[in-house]
Amino acid sequence: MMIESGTAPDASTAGYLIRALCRDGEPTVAYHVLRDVSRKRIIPDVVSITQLISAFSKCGNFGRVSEILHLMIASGSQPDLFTYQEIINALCDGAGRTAMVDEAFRIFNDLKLKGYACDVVTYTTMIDGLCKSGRMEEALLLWSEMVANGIQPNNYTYNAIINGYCKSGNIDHARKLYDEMFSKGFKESTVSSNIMLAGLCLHGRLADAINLFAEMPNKGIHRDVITYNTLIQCLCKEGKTSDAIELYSSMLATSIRPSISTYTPLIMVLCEEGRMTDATELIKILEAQGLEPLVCTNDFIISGFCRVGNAEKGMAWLSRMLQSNLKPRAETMDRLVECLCSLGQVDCALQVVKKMFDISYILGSSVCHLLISKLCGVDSYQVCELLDEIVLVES
DNA sequence: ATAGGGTTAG
Repeated sequence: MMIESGTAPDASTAGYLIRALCRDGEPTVAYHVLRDVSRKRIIPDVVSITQLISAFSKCGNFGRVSEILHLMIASGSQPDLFTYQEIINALCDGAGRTAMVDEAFRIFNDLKLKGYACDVVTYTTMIDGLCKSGRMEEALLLWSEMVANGIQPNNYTYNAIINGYCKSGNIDHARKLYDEMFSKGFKESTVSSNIMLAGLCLHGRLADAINLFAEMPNKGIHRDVITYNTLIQCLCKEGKTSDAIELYSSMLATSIRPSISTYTPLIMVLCEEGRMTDATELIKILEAQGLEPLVCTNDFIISGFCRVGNAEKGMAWLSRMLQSNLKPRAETMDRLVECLCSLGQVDCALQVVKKMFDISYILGSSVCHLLISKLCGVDSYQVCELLDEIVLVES
């Protein structure tokens, strides 16, 4: 706009515009501004370009990130520690993406070679990324390196390592560091408590988890939605359904609003227990709160209805799923076919099979046997093998 | 003149 109106923008105006566009969730427009002004040899400040890099990093568009980095360097501007920090952080984000953590680690090590003085935030980010991808040994090495460089771990660093120990199964080490953290003067917080709570839950230490939860207010630590969700999920997992529901009720009495992760484990366990009225009631409640069930919640519901022999409701939910373009799990479809067969509704079962083929699923072999035997009333082994071949050829 | 960063569940 500035360019079209004939007014020559200066670097600070361009920088301001880029930051504003990033803040308003328009990184692509901001990127075009950067491109336009850089052609006129106008280079916005590092902070603004970093915001832009951060925006593309957060949405995983690393191709664009690398392009902007090259543009920066070519125009004689140096990315700073914050710039790389944002990229490393985004690369470490997302649990299962090991390859990305490798890339983050490569950039991190490169930074040191280039002479950047990594600070406690850079180290903590990298330590956290390594911990989250299960690379505890490397994380601990970084911890030592950091201390050797005269940088003291802070509460973030402790939390990252404690979380890593919790997730990798070394809950006693986690506990030891937890206490060490407080002895160094860092205060127990909602986050540190939530990490420990999740660790205890993960290792089935329900009594300890409940105790920690109960002690939080006594220690003046505020409980948040994650605190509640963690314990609710744990209670559900341990089969303490009524305790989980009670905790959910007590949560409603606070100012903390439930999230979808509050409901997902509750609905799952209710479905497993065949309490379909309660389960569907919760769905209504969460939808009334403007929340959307996870895809897997629909699967739980369908399987739940099958468990109680209500194939009709199961079919209805399946249609609803397919209409919303949601893909059910193969097991869910198998389950429904099984349920329909056992009720003698072979025609309905065949309808489901047809829908499965439509979304390119392959029938599980046990369900295949069942279906054929219902259709033919004979032992189906041979026929089923034949059908398997037909499906393979078709797909 | 100033602008920016890292942690917890699913």
